[in-house]
Amino acid sequence: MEELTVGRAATRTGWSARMLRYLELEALVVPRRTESGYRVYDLRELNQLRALRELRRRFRVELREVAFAARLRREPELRAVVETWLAGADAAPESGATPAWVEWEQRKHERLIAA
Amino acid sequence: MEELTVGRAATRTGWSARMLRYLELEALVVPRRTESGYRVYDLRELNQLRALRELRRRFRVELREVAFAARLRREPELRAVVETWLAGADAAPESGATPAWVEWEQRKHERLIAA
DNA sequence: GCAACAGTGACACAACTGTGTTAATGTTTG
DNA sequence: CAAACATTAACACAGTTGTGTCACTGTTGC
Repeated sequence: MEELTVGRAATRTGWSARMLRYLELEALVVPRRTESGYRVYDLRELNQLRALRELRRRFRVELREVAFAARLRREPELRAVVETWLAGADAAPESGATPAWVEWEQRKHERLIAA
Repeated sequence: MEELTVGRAATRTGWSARMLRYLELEALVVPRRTESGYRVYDLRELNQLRALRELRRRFRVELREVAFAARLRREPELRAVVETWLAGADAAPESGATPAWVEWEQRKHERLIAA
């Protein structure tokens, strides 16, 4: 009893039908299909759609940024490398002579980045 | 003895000087400055630059995607909401009647998304 | 059976990203 | 002190994102 077609799902969630199709293309919200190919939005997808809207509104997040977060979740190796990079990037810059973290950094990156 | 100005840092890391300035603007690699305002790239920044290049090459990651990952790290609330969204988005769609996760989903989103 | 939907595909367009280049000015160095 | 760098600011430009609209065709509901 909560099976909406694209137009109704759109007005119900505040998107346009066009955008629902786009979100499917971007693999962000993928509805199932009827036999004849119509998109079917269940409660699950409606929730995703509303939540995604709030995400954008409250945090000014772009769709492709959410898509990238999804990619990070699907590709653990990528996630590891990105996190390593970020850790290196915001480690507080030391002032002491020959900070030990420098070589540590170097080896870490060599290990992780090595083809 | 590893204090390069922007031009040398560029040729040393495979970027253009222009791009090093852009990366600073985007807060991805921020060098310190001399008294007179010249950018100074130390080993730390050189490592970041090389690693960033490899990230892009190997995983086809965009700069702004890395910037977003950095933002996720800086804003834990945002990270929580995004992760919740993703979790809801790739929970395997059940086939049983009135899946329990639906209401769970709903309350979770209400809690997290509530203004 | 026809109006009101749905499907895909295409064209359009503003805004943004990433990048080069050029100009006008300041700094470092042989 | 002049050459070779650096600084910022601006203009330019192709590619991408997000979005609307329009055309043509297929499906559904009354």
